[in-house]
Amino acid sequence: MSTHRRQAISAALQAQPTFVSAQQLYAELRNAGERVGLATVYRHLQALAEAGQVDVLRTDEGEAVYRRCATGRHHHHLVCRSCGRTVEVADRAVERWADRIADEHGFRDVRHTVEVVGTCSACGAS
Amino acid sequence: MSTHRRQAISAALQAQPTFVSAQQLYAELRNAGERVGLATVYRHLQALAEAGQVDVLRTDEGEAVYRRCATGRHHHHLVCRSCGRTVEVADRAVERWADRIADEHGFRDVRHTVEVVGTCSACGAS
DNA sequence: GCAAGTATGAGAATCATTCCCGATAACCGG
DNA sequence: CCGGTTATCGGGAATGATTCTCATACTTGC
Ligand SMILES: [Zn+2]
Ligand SMILES: [Zn+2]
Ligand SMILES: [Zn+2]
Ligand SMILES: [Zn+2]
Repeated sequence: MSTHRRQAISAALQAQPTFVSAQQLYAELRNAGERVGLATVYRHLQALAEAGQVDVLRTDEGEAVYRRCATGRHHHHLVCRSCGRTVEVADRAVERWADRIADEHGFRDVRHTVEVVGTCSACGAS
Repeated sequence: MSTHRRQAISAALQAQPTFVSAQQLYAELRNAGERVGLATVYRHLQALAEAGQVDVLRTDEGEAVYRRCATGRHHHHLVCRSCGRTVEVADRAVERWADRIADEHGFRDVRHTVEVVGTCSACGAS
């Protein structure tokens, strides 16, 4: 149905350079003057995630963070633990690996989670 | 120092066939007659995790689940979404993949998360 | 504009996890 | 074995993210 709030949230997410939590996005929307409720942010973020339009993952502390990715296709992330810079990685090699492993053990309908974190060249003050 | 509680918790975890949450382990310990506090279960689980003696991962709902694995070496898991059966997978291929990807983008000190879930042959009522 | 059906927002309710702090138990030199 | 010292416990309060509830504010089709 209507999409005023939805658009605002979707746009705000679009503008984020890194993964953000629902709380962060909520704070930014409020600062930007949007009169939006926290529940609504959660609702739309979930909807977008289910629709496959945003990627979700969890920080080590268990907080869910969201990001609108450049491509709608399946991919993984390489994230800088310091600045949050994120590189989207679409590489069939890891997909094949997951399928092979599952196959070897007789598992069906496999789904995988693969994330890589490190320190990017800009942050690595080696 | 004291190790009564620590042992009990460690042993209880050992006895689990699948990943369990702190809450579940707490419940089992109480049922087994152990007079233990929830905070203590969390404390030791974290300690064990930091010591690398147990693996931790998060369910889709964000709950942390723990498991004492057969090997102390780095490995990944193939988990049945239905019965929880877990296969420990130690395969250098995915390690190499992660390192290569990180390298290609100039990331250092990389760490990765790789989990695979599916339906095992016993549960797959195809 | 109107009725019917959503979406929304404020605040309460949940729930895992963490904090706090007095009580308890392990250690240790004597 | 004893008292003093110190690390660990347990229980209940505190936290913080996420979800629920429900009265109210939009949308949409007419
Ligand atoms: Zn960086
Ligand atoms: Zn993949
Ligand atoms: Zn199974
Ligand atoms: Zn690995």
